[in-house]
Amino acid sequence: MPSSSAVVHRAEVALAVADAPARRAEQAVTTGRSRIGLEDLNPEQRRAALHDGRSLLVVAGAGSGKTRTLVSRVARLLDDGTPPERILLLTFTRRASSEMLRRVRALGLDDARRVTGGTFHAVAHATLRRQARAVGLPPGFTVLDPGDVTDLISIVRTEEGLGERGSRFPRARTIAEIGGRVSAAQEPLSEVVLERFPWCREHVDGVRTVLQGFHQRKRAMGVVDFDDLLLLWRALLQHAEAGPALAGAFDHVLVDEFQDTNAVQADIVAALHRHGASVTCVGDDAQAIYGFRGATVENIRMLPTRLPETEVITLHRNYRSTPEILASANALLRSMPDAFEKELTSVRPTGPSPQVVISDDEGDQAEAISLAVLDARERGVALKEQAVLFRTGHHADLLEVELGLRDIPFVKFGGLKFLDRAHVKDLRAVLRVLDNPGDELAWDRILRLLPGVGPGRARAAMEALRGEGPAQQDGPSGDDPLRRFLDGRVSLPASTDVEVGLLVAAWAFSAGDDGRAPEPGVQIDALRPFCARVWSALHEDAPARLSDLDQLATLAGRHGTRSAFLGALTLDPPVSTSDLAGPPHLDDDHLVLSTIHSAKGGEWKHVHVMHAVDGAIPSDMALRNRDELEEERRLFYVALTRARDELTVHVPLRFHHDGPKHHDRHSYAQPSRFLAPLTETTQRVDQTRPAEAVPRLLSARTAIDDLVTGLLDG
DNA sequence: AATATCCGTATTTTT
DNA sequence: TACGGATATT
Repeated sequence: MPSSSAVVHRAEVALAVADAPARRAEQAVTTGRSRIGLEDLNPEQRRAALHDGRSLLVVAGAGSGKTRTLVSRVARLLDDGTPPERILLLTFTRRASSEMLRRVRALGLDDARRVTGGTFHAVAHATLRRQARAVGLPPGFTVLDPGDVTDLISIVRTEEGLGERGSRFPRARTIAEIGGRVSAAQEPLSEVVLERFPWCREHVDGVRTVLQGFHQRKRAMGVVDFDDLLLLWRALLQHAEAGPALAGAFDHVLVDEFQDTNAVQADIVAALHRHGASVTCVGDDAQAIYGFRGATVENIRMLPTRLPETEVITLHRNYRSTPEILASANALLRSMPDAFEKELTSVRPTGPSPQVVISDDEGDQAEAISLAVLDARERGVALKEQAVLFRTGHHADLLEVELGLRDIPFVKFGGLKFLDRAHVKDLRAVLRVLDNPGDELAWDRILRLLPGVGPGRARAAMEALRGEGPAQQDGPSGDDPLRRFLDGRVSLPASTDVEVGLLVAAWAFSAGDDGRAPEPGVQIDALRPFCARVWSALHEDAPARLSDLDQLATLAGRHGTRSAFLGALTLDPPVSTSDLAGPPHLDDDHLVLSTIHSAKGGEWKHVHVMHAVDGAIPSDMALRNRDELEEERRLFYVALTRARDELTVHVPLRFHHDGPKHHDRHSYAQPSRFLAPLTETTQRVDQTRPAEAVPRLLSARTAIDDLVTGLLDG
């Protein structure tokens, strides 16, 4: 968008707005502007929708209609004549982003679907695709997913000679976590290590060396990780020349989930503001649950200080839940040491009290949940109006089995590690080098896929790919690793001839420049012979993996170009089991299983929270300091406030401690400490069986004696 | 030099 | 379960 029209447009808006606010508010109420639904808003929400200043902070309690408010504000901005592409909607999570964009599109305004929006990472990615040269990246630059990051760090770690046997040098995963924290929270390495990874403090210098090497390698390969996306976007926005042009593309920036943004994201918002955009931030400090990713509630607390003349509007009226559910939520809220005062008041009629259901063990818990789900459905609550929420993906394992046995259909959000499957990584690598021939991480993976090629030959081949081998001086234009490979200038053992032939054929078919390349889905189809060949040599279940190829091809079909597909696969991978299962059937009724993190922003008539025991909620991984514990408390708060009509919290007294299932390590759990403040507001249901109700078939002594002596005699 | 096999270990949440 | 690391085998 040319900047001159942007300036003109802003001037027009300014003129139109100058004498309008009071009249508009009046009009809005008296003439009922149904187009933007102002008459459905309460006074605070309406004030937020109509706000005219440059900076607005909406502190929105759970269920207070913040999305509706944001969407109404967008409608009102469009109604004022703001071109849709000059409105930017930012969120932290993908779910919030898709929900907000969906509701904006549902406004039915013609131009609403042209509103720009997405997660911070997705918008950063789209921006960098257009500005790659300006930040020194190749146009086909690759986005590394966390698995790639760990792989690359592992390579650097080995090259640096660190992590020799017995040296107890931190694992690549740990180093990746440390580096991620440094980037996301913008904290110095030494501080991060001392405060969060104290057991690594003797290795700070080594970790620094590895991370420096890691960053150099990323640069050399033309790749970025998730954190780099934000850092580079920020750098562009803060650049003296690029910044104004880039930021000038937007008149209004609206940020949801502001409590979950990190320091870099806050800088991005501030830069957009400084260059002239009006900024609306919405959030709830009581729902801040991404501290582990470097998010800080300081962003929301300090916004009024950071941006001049910020108007603060608080939404406290809750439209979602019954008074009984809110009584529990408020009790939990009061137990938070330093939350904003934000007592939620219900506008809904009274309903049943939340229940705390105590079961003997995980199996009983799974059964109790299944029965509760079926019971609710009998009473007319469809499965898709119910959700089961848990702290970590594997907490639902037993329940998934139980639901399967009872033929209860479900979709699971979170915990799906599709991208971690080896064959998906293989396919990604094979596509990646077409866009970015310098992506050595991808090359390494491809080379090792070939039979008879291991670490040694892969390294030699990589040198040839780089053009470092002997007699490789000739450099016709476009002489890059891909060219060298296609021309057979990389010597590989004869055992790879068939595979290399299949690969070259597929690549030659796919490589077409820009417009002439076949669609991404077709490119994946073309790789089928190669994949079939290498996977059947490597995996028992090659047919299953090949059928994943079909699903990936379908997924790719939704994208116009290979790089768009690859970007989406990395930044926006399938999150639910249904994402992969082809087009959804609208009439399908299925229960929702979700991690609490993935459930944020969602709401269901009946919510079943499971594993409410100490060690799970709060997670025993998160008890190292007070901040982590408080974050777990807020997580539980998020879980409770998802419920509209009914809330059931399940407590299994005996459960497997995170660990190898076959070890059968279980422990007796205490009900979650977060339940203590809720005793007054919940109803306790004890479903444990008295010991005498379990028939004793054998005495332990008899059974063990018989087995042991039997074995010894035999 | 690559591959097969075994053992021990660690293991959240998301972009 | 799944992955890394070490050792044994081809």
